[in-house]
Amino acid sequence: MQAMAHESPTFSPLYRQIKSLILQSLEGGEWRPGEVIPSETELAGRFGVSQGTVRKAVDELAAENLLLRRQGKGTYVASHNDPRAFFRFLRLEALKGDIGLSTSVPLECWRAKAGMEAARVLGLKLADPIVIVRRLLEFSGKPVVVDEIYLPGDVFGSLTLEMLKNWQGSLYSLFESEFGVRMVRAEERLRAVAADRSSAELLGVKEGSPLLSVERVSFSYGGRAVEWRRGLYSTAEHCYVNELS
Amino acid sequence: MQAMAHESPTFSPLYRQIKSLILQSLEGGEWRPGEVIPSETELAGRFGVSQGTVRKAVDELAAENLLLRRQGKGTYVASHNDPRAFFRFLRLEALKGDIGLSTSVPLECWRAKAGMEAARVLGLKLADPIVIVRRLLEFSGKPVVVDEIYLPGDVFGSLTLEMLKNWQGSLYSLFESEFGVRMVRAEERLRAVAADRSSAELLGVKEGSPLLSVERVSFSYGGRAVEWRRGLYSTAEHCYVNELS
DNA sequence: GAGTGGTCTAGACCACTGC
DNA sequence: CAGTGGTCTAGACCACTCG
Repeated sequence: MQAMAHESPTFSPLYRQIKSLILQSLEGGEWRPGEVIPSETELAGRFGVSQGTVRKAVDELAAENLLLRRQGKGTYVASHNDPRAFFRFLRLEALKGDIGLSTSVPLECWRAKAGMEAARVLGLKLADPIVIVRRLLEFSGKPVVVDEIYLPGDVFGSLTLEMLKNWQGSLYSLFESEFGVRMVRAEERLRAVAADRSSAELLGVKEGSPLLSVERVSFSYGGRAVEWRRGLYSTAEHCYVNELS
Repeated sequence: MQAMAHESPTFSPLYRQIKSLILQSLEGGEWRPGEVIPSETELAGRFGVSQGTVRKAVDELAAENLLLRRQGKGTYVASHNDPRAFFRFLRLEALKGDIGLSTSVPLECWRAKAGMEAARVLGLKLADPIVIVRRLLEFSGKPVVVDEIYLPGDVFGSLTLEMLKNWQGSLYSLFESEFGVRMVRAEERLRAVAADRSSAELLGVKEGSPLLSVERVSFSYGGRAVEWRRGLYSTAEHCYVNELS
């Protein structure tokens, strides 16, 4: 294993090549979410590099939340089943007091054909099969978010309302456990919109009152878009928090 | 210089102690924004540790955007005057096309006494002097954001509307150059609200139409809160983008 | 060519976990 | 106690910038 020296244009340091190899093993499912990956010394042996080089590769993957290091135990593949990462993608906070218990209430789940927008975002062809889910998110028993979720049919074809209703845990932990799809990264676009009739009813607000529209595209390993969702947040008693640095 | 070995409860690795020392020099103004700090080998000599240890400390500070590494040149103190970091805190994007040229239009600047809320957020006492700024942010000549900005008077007491009008560049670069205050981190809370009369006029939308309310607290070195601002964003043609990982 | 940060190595020792 | 990740060191060499 060698770094490409003396070849500036395509130069890539050794540890990044190692990082790619580890990523390939993650994508390929050699190590599954929640499992331990081999120790640093073992990986160093396998790849024929020093432990320090493996360490730097793993450091980056851990910084990207793909791996999780635990001193004395080992390095784990990050999982949405891990309570630590449970709400990593939900940036919601109560205006006063604690946010309380959250409940996901599945409303509908049906099959459809991808329109222009869905096809573009999910990297599908027009009219490819997709699955659409509508659900309500409640905090302390009060409805706060209505989500409409678009999923590629080739992967999520067998998803049903029953599965959603019976699942204990986050949506992403269901996707991970039942469909082998792990969300790794997401982009959100936020706007303020006026509540339409049906959303207003579900959220218990007046039609036309301001709602926070959150459009999210989620990516799995390898930058593959595997979810497109639009949430309408009632921000009467909650807000979306973000940290800038 | 030694790591505290054999003393588990307060154990702090050497590189973190070095990191604190560098942070102290930043806070104390030994190196100013935009300047180069001493080379890694020089710092290693000064602190009596190996270059690798300094490197790890600097790595963390660079990851937090406090320092900026440039291969072959040196390590710089991050600055809001640097065009690379110019819009680091503005997460705005046009729905279609490019965002275009941005212009800051100062509207008002007056002195006041801190109310309960401002005092709490900025860590002041009730009725301590503060400065309040109102300004409009335009993109391609169209108004998109109205900001109301609360600043502690002890630091920003001499800020005037004239200064704001004459300044070329971002607000934070003015704060940095003229008041020696560098924003390092910020927390934002987003909600959807209905436009009040005056904001609606300024933004060219109808009264009562939905706006994105962005409340921001900015921190300088050492976690000191030095700015509280509330922006109302018209999201008719723009959106707030956020990356989750 | 001299100086800077960036990569890679090999080896020693520390801190944490679980058997 | 053995095995894991975490820290620290010293030294070699590479890539980039500038005079």
